[in-house]
Amino acid sequence: MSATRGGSAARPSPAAHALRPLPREFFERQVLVVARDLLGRLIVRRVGRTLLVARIVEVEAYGGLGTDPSAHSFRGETPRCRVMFGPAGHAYVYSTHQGRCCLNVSAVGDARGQAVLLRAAEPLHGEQAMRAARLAGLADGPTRTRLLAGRAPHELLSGPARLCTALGVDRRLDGADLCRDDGPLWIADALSGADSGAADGFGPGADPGAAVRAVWTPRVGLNPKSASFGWHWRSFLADSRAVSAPRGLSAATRRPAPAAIRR
DNA sequence: CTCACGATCAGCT
DNA sequence: GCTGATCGTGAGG
Repeated sequence: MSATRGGSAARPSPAAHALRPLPREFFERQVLVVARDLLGRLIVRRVGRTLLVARIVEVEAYGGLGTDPSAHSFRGETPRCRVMFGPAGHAYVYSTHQGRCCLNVSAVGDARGQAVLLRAAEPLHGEQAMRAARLAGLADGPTRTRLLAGRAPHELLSGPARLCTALGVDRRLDGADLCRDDGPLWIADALSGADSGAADGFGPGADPGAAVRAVWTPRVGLNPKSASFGWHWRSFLADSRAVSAPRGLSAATRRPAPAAIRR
């Protein structure tokens, strides 16, 4: 097996200072604002001595108790969604079909059960480890062939469960504090060459999403006739290839940011 | 690239 | 029991 394209083996480790965790206050804002500002940020996973780093390109906001029928927290706290009701900036990891997991970040912290689902990311560092993690659970088929050949890096984390598989995130990380860099998982500023002033006060790579085109659509997997389908609470970077498959929602339903959080 | 299909199970009522 | 905040496959542009 040889490194073909990309040359990721030669990629230097990200500078430690650039991987500083975002502060708690980042997550203690309106859930749509947190969702918007997570685009372009980095998700950092520590596995032993290795750091895996990926750039977040797609998110969904989930309102909470009594307000958002498609949120796990809609009917109140249960053992599964307990973290959604706790302090902001913690990982809510739940399992779906076939042993797959999805990763959310608790937001606001007002005990109303609000969170942001991380739906897709682009590998920045540790791509080979992510590829290996995806391959581990893949039967023979076109997808395995593509990944084995070292192709399609944009498919490695292009979906909420793929993202978890590639980063080795499972229910054992449920409740992890995402604001500390001595743990297994955190969210960091974007790597930025420019030390331009922070537009939103959250670090040197502040507001990375503002520099790129973010669009909003209905959330994936909802019944189109449900009321909340009209809420455009999914956001992604329009120019990223790593956005998850239901781009179909994009063409007809893309919108600018909801008025409530537009600047 | 897009679409439809269904495997398979935790979590909830 | 019933229900998905999904994914990989396979067919068709």
